[in-house]
Amino acid sequence: MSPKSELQFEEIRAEKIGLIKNSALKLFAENGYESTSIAQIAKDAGISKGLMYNYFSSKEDLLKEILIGGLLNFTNLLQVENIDKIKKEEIEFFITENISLLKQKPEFYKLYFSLAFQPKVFKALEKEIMEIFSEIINVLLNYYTQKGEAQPYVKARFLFAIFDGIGIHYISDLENFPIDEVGDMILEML
Amino acid sequence: MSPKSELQFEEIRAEKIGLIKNSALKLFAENGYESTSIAQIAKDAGISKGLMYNYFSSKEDLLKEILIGGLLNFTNLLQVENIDKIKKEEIEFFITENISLLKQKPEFYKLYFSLAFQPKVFKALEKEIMEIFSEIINVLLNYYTQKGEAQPYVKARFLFAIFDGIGIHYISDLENFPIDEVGDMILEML
Amino acid sequence: MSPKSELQFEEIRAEKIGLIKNSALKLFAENGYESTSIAQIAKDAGISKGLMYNYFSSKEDLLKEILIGGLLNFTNLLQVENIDKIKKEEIEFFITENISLLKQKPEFYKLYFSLAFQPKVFKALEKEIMEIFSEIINVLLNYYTQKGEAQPYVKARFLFAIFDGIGIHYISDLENFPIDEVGDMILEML
Amino acid sequence: MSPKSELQFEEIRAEKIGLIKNSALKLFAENGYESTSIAQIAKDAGISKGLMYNYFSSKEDLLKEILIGGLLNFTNLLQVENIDKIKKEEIEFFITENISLLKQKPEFYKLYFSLAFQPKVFKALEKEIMEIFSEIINVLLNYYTQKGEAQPYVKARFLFAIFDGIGIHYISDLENFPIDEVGDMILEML
DNA sequence: CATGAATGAGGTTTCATTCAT
DNA sequence: TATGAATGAAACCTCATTCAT
Repeated sequence: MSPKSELQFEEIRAEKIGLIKNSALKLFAENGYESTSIAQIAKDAGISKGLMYNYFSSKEDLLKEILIGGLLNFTNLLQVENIDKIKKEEIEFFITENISLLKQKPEFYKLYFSLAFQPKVFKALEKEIMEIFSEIINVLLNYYTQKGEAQPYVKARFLFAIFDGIGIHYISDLENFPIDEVGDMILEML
Repeated sequence: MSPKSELQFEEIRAEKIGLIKNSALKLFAENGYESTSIAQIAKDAGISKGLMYNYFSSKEDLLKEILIGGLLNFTNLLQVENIDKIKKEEIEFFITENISLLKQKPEFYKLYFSLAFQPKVFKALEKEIMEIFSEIINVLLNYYTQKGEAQPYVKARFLFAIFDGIGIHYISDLENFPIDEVGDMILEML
Repeated sequence: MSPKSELQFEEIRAEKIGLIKNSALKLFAENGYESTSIAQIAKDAGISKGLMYNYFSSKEDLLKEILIGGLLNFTNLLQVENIDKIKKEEIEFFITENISLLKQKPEFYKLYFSLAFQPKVFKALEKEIMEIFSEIINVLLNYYTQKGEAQPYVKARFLFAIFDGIGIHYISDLENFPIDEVGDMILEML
Repeated sequence: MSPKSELQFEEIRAEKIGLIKNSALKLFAENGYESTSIAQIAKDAGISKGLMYNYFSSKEDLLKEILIGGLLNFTNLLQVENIDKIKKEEIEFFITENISLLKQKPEFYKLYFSLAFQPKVFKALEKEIMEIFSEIINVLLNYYTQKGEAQPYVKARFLFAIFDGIGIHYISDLENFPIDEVGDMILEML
């Protein structure tokens, strides 16, 4: 007789949002953002099409919610205590932790890479992605500058590019790619 | 008013096919495969929608023709005279020429990466892509082995991964990425 | 915590019904019946969607309740003591009070006109509207006949038409239409 | 064997556009703009839903094309030779011609009135409607000013309002409304 | 009396593909 | 060879209404 409590509603919402995000992430990655329909997502999540729109204002909004959450995992690993005096250990930590994440959750990275290369998706998140990019490059640039390297900006961009290259090759060939040994090689390059 | 000769028809065919492929590559790379319509391609190429279907049996067929044609550019650059005695110049040639291609046709790489991560599309070209992958790794492995490196396989995979990483970062930021300087850095790593 | 009395429930009902009708009238007039959603009305009225259905069986029912209620305001103003001896003051009262109502509740007139021209909606209320129409024309006809006008029916219809014309122009341009001065002009025409 | 000529295409287009506009005008007026679906229009016009979008970019665009064309019939009747010296005959011509049109094509007016009172429709055409409104009011204002009336603006707005009121009452009750006699009454008011 | 999650039908729009000419 | 009108399936999204609590 009494109406559902706010807490009950909150629980329901959280559960459904989780279901939708999980299904969407999986399907977007498997088949591409454009090729995945709301109908597929709803079916996979076990809900109606309409309900999706109770929680996300559009398909694009759903995408953004998924990706922005995921992108935070990257940035959080790059914590420098003092930008004017970056320690080698801080960069090493960023690299080893990222490789560690890569090994623990390769599927996760696969999903994000597959999305980031779809022009529509990239454009929708260009601003957020670029901010993260800039921050990483900036830290690496500072690091190499402080180290007295001849071409600090080139080295910074090179290192970052290497890093992504390794990620992509690893997730494309999990069984054979010698991730640990390659990880050591990057560390040596620092 | 005289009927066109067989040769003239052939010339027309070749010209139109080129126009269509160029427009399609550009638009696919810019906006994604799904988001690009046949109408857009036809308009950009200066032909009618109907004519497109004289030359390509479907939108997917057009995509495949573009991708396979593009992939051949890779293989052609990796020509070693003697697999048992790979010259440093041959690897250098492969790298510099690839970077040169990257600078000339960034659209193709963009398209390639955007599609390579969509399993649905990838599977259609898996065989071709895998052959090229294996060949490249094999040549690099032989090269490092002949050079007496401690971990030739690791180095081979590392170099290849670096290569793709650079490609990705370059096409993601054409204006700022210092592709030439980074290219020199790879050559030094050999 | 004691159970609410019957009277208290009745007060709540009346209050909520008023809130809903006010919000619905405003939104229907502003954006149209079809373009106004139950969700919007509920939000504007500060209640839940579900509650709306406790008081009105459907969106269409809500519309009818609003319109019929509004139409009663018309008839109530046209009270003649003796149909065989209509006083000029009674007609003047009808006109001035109607203009007064027009100024107080332009939304209702807006809604009325916007709906009156949609046959689907009109048919649902045809009987009620026609009764009011006939009554007004009849009174005016009697008035002009008693006054000894040459064409009493023509004058009656003319006056009624003028009246609606003013209403329409006023609600179409609330800020600029000189409603008071125009009202005086009608009175002079009597 | 030869492709269709541009003329042939033009004929096809003109024919289909006509079919679509006629069906849409009829259905919009009968059931309202919002309540009429593209599917209904297409079915009535004997074409597919998709084809509608070859000729009109959206449902709203279709509406605008229909209404703007119709609105021109109004303005064309209000032609004054010299705005600083408006002749009584010019105003009379506007009134009598409009009444004449009203009697010839009452359905036509019915359609336009039914659309003009739908908020969504009105908003879509507010600018165009307001321009025509302003022009008419301006001419009438000038007329009464030149005639030396005490309240020229009030009279102008009053006359215009009367005019619309008559139109609406006539199309609402074609059989009984004494349009000719009422028309004479307006002319006397000038 | 009161809530809002949930549904499903139906709306507008897009677009690969076909076909008469 | 070449055109673009035409189709119809399927996409995204909205919303009146129901219902468990």
